[in-house]
Amino acid sequence: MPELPEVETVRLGLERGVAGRTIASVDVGHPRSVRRHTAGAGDFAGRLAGRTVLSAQRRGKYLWLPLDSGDALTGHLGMSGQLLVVPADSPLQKHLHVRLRFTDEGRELRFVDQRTFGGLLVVPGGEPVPPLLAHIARDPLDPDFDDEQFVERVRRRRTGLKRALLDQTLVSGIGNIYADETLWRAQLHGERATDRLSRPAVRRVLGHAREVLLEAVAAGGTSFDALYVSTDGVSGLFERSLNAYGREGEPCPRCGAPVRRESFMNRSSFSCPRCQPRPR
DNA sequence: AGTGACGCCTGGGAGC
DNA sequence: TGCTCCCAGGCGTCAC
Repeated sequence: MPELPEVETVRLGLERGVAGRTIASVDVGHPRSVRRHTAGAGDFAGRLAGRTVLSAQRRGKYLWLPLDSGDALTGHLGMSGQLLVVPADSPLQKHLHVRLRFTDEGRELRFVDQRTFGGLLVVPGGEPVPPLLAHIARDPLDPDFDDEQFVERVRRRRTGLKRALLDQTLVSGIGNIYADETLWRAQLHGERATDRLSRPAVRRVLGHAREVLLEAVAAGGTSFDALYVSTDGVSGLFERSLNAYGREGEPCPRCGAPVRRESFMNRSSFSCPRCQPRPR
């Protein structure tokens, strides 16, 4: 469930917790967590030891730490990944897969991941973005996000609006939760055809997405359980602000109709049957 | 090239 | 009580 607000909360924690520090050693406990590092866990650890972390960056739901070697430690939290900055003697988490210790012997960085959809890898380049992430679009909170280009690209697509919002090559950072919240605010059904939306309608959708993401960042993200937490292990508070997602049967906060749940792409979509009628 | 389906994972909860 | 089944869903890969 980590989407932009959750990943941004983690990025801030990494900026505060590990930027400027030098990595001493790396332990990979679960090879699956570094499966995208094709040269293997040994190479992964070797490229990190002795390197200094320059900063913490994010593109969409990807994070990376540029290193003084010119490489970048890159990560994706997937469904259940956590990057924790914790005292070196704190108890080992059940699904702890990667540990990074620092030369100052202070707090260490731990990658914990129950479902192992997430992972870490070291890639060349980090400025402005590692080539690995070149296909990921900017997010709506990025000052360089091009609103009009987005509007044109969406209207050229022949797909449903929710699919477009979830397409990280069109706009990044939005997942199932914030897509549903954006559509609820825009009062549009996710299956509305993108090529039949007017330019102002797409602009309004983008505006709602930006507002939802901004409010969620301010709340420290959304947490349903202990799976999503900040680098300090703290849960986000946005869950209480959700209007549609996860609220099947509860009254729509706008019109009172019971929120409906529909199956979509092997997952669930939540919407108001009255405010967001299905197209045609 | 754009579009959409599929598989990867584990723990918690429902149902029997 | 213990078993089975279902659900959560981002993204790389692949087929059309």
